Amino acid sequence: MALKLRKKVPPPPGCPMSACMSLLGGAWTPEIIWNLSEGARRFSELRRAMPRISAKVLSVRLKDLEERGVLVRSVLATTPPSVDYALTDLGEELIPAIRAIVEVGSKLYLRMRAPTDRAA
Amino acid sequence: MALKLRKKVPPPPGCPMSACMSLLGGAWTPEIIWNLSEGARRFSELRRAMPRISAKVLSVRLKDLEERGVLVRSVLATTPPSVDYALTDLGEELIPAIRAIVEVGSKLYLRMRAPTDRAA
DNA sequence: CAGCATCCTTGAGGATACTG
DNA sequence: CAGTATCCTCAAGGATGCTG
Repeated sequence: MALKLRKKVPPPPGCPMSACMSLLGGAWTPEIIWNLSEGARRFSELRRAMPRISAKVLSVRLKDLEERGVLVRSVLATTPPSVDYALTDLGEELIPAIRAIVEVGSKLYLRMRAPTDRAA
Repeated sequence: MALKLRKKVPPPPGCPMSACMSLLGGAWTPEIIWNLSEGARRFSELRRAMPRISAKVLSVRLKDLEERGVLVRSVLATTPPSVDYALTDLGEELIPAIRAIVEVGSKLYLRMRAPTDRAA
């Protein structure tokens, strides 16, 4: 297995927030979903889209996301085996959340490197 | 210092998403912001709201969030020193994102314990 | 009350190599 | 192509104790 929760159970167990963060909290996870939001992708396509992710991690993430019903894995029984991953209905529902994260992230990002004087 | 990014720089540097996830990704961070969303809170109030968080972690998180402009720290120079934390404008902007996370998290949570097949 | 210093554990995530 | 197996690193986060 790969991951369930971040570590033990930091936030209160039974908290939906933890459930989601344990999902989105994983490194690369938002990126993966984001890439999938533009349409189904194959393993190598994802790797090319995210050159810095290792095969193992991508594999683990993908499997985890599949088990959670966020995406579906379709094996195309072609001569060179190809597999593509696509968001499920549930996966699609994550998009708005990720979008929100990206948007707020942009603001954070700007503040981080913009000399916006400290006002407190 | 406490934390900048999850570890090295998993997702592509310069990505707003990473900026946000490095913030929300920290254990307890969403919880903290969530609690603050209901109004300013003092250190001990936050601790009581989240009994399982250690003082250190709360402290680290709070300082980090302050440095990032997500919240402001106000020291009340009373006899028993009291400090309260309140979300900044930027912090407030995180609420929708967290709300989205919570909502999707609920769905995930339901699916986690009520998969297609249900036993017991 | 608020919060910092210290030490330790843990496991996520990366690198590398091998396989069907 | 699409993984899986193995090993290793490292820093996030928890526990404890002390201070202003």
